[in-house]
Amino acid sequence: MAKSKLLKPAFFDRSVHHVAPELIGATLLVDGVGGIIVEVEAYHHTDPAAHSFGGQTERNGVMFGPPGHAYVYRSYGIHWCLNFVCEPEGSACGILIRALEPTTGLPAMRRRRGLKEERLLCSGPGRLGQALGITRDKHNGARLDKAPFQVFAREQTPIIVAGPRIGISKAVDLPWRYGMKGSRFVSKPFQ
DNA sequence: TATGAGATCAACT
DNA sequence: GTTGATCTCATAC
Repeated sequence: MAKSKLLKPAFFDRSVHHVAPELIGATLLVDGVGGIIVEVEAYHHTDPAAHSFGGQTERNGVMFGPPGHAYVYRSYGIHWCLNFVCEPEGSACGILIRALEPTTGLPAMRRRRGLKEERLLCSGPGRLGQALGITRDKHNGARLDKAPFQVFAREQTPIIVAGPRIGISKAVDLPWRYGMKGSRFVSKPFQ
């Protein structure tokens, strides 16, 4: 594997709209298993679709903490979804990691997902959480630059596409979903 | 290919 | 009691 730079909390201590597109093409590993980030969504605390919009609660507490940490929540009672906390502490902004192109630890991901099809291992926030073994107990509030997380800066700048977010009922028109152009691993094609 | 229901639970009203 | 930042499978075209 090529030598890559580990992203530090300072990388995340900026506007989600700067950080989110820069995450496309970065590499995310959890316990050495993961791949290249190809799809994310930005959530801002002024955004009605964000969990932090209504103020701090027990569930979204880590979104109000310092940047560069993981926010994990249960979706539809079934799935664990992974977010990166961004912007200065108290801003309560985050980025939902929606899809990876699997590159490392394929056998572990296939075992957790019960699937062979590589394209479906991490193409969606719930699938990604399952493939990486994400749980709230183990990962909520954990630092992204410490074990078991590793987030590496991308080495080349991919072509980024943006569009409306998915699966929400508020602020549906905001084009805050970012993806890698032409990737087969996004959860839904961009226009 | 497209649509619809079921799974399953914690936060919130 | 209702509602999700979802996924899968079944059934219908």
